[in-house]
Amino acid sequence: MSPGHTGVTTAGLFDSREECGIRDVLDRLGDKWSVQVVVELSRGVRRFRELQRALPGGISQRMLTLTVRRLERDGMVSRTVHPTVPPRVDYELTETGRSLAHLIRTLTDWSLRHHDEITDHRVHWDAANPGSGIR
Amino acid sequence: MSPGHTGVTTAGLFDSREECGIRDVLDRLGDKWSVQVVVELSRGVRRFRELQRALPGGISQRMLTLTVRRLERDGMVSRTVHPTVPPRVDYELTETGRSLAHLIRTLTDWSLRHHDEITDHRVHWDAANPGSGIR
DNA sequence: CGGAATCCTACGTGATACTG
DNA sequence: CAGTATCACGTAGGATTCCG
Repeated sequence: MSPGHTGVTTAGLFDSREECGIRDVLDRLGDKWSVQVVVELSRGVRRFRELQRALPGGISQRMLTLTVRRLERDGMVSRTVHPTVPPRVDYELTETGRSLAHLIRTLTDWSLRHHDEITDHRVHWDAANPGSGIR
Repeated sequence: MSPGHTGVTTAGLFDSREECGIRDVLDRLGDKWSVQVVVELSRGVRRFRELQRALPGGISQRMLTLTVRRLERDGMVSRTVHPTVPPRVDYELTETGRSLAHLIRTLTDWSLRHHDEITDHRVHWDAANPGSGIR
């Protein structure tokens, strides 16, 4: 092992080309709102408007509907309609959804640990590569 | 605790509204190629064309350039230019990049564990919600 | 070989209006 | 309240061409 190496190897980390089914999960993590919705629902049951108001940045009705529908379709969120007037709809994480919340926690932990490092590196890289257009 | 509960709680999993710096990382994980590039580089040093041919699905030159540049900007990948003719450029994971590879391994593990479950749930949901347009 | 520059298209997202 | 329906827009990504 080379001098100064801290011991993080990745040699046999990924067996074969097994990235096939992973796209689905990464697409959800990558879209603009799913992670925030799961995080908010990890704090408890939420109604539609409740959820909307809780999300920082201000999600539109349309996008919140799309986001919770997709999460429901994947089995991460349960949707309970109360036949009252005015209507009341409760959203809650399923067992799988709670597992996803823990995965997201792992992600945020990693992000927090490396955030400053990444930001600093970007500043230096941008200074060394003026007008590259990369973002 | 309710009967039948398997013990996965998420009550105090996320302290406050700490999703601020996480967007950067999620954007990289969410785009189409970054994860595949990191996975391929976790197997060893790669040249530009080498990397391009290794990625299933066929990445364009443009997108490979953008992807490795962004990873380089974030400090995940090092880029070494050999001043020969024809030119030779080597890409390699940095220490932080190898840490990211391990995080991605955690993601793929979770995906593989829940892939069948998610797929099955989608089939049933699509059958129960015909013509919803949700994907 | 390893790009950069340009053009083009599809899709995710936002804003607004309407409904049961 | 909890949506649905439409339109409008920006940008990620693909295809192509040219360069050192």
